[in-house]
Amino acid sequence: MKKYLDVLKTVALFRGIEALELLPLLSCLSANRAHYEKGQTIFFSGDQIKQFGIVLSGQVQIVQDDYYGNRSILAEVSQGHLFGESFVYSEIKMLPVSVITSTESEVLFIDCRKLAAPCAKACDFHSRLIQNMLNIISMKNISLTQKIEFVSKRTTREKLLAYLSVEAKKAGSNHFSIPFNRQELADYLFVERSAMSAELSKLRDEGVLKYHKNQFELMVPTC
Amino acid sequence: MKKYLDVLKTVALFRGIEALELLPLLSCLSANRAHYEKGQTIFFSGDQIKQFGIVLSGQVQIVQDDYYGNRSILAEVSQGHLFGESFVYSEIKMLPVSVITSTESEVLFIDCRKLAAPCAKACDFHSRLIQNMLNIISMKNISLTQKIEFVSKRTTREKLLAYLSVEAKKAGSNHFSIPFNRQELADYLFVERSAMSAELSKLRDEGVLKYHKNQFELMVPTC
DNA sequence: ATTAATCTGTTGGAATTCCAACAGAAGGAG
DNA sequence: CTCCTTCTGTTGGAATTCCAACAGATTAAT
Repeated sequence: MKKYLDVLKTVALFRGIEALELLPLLSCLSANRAHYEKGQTIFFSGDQIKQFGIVLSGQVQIVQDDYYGNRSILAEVSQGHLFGESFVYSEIKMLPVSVITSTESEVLFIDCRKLAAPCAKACDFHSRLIQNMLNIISMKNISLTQKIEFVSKRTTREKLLAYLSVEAKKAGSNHFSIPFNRQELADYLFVERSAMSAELSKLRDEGVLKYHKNQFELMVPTC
Repeated sequence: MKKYLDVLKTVALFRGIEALELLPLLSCLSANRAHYEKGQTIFFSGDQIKQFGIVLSGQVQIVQDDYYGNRSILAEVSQGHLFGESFVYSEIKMLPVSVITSTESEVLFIDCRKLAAPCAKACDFHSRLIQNMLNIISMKNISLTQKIEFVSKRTTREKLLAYLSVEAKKAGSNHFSIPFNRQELADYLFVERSAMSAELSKLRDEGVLKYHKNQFELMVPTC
């Protein structure tokens, strides 16, 4: 497990916990590790799970199969990130998704009940862990809500402006950069890259905004 | 406060806690109540909040104003439900939304730090409350993820089939009912009601499904 | 039973997106 | 520098959605 200390230090769930304290903590949590080949299934749709996972190496995907057998990828989870935590804490009886490895992977499992329960050694990491867990799930919540707000707009133009508005607000300036290239932004907003590019040009021509690469500037609205 | 006991009993955050224990618990949490007229602002965009709210009566809206001053409603929160909890636990410095009352309302505020901290009287409700809070936020998380999966589809037909697929799976049968009428379903999927109705008819004509009102039946795929 | 209100399905034209293909720009590797 | 790859913008036609309006069906109210 020591070989993964560098990864564990970056895991949001362990934020505020010293590297030296990590290994004892993991044993207190009865964390157990597993190795998977590429394409193996970690959790099966329909399972009831009590443990969430942490990707120590490799990458896993959250996938969903529809009534007709078509599989879609809901999320990709990379090194240092959690998966399954929302399903565990929502206490659903049947997992509506499957979790599979997209590469050879090493995964750490932690039982959600161990996280809350004050342990025999009365170690006081538990409240820290709970806070971190609430933090992780809440932040995901906010970004999901935000994304839904964007994609609720009916046209590419509206989606773009909604997104750029929020980015400007976040940056606290009408001049800001975004963390996506065109293709990634189009994927994020669920629109065509080509149509989006065209719309961006149009917005530029209309004087609504300026841009260069991933640097954007929203013009002041002339009411 | 006693007059709101009936509401408090239905609040998911207090699940598993006896009615008799509620009032002492609230005082332990230093919960405080406030009254608002219709249209008043409870939280302002830009605020840093440490308290989340519970709607005791009336209704509040989570709204977001874009760069151009256009306001959109992200959510409506009705009696017995929480608001602001994701923002509180995500520990963001500036609230990206405002919370306003859409009717005259009575709101209960609870400080997130009181929820975790074991109190002087060592009351053991805290771990229950934390579990409930994790449960609430996780469930919202799952439904948001699910919704994003639906609206990620590009056409009305695909959105419908993705949604109905999941409903069928949830019901454990290809015959099931949905909790929406046509307009509500269209709003949920971010499509036109009329276009959706047309698409439903088409799917019926093609033999993909049958329906009557909010009762649906997915035909077995003939591969 | 009659009226009113709501829900649902249909349709035609306008607007928009999607798709595929191409071309210029930018950047990296050899 | 040249080649190659990736990123970005453009364009035209096909497909889809949106919008508005209307009509039948259902439900609720009087």
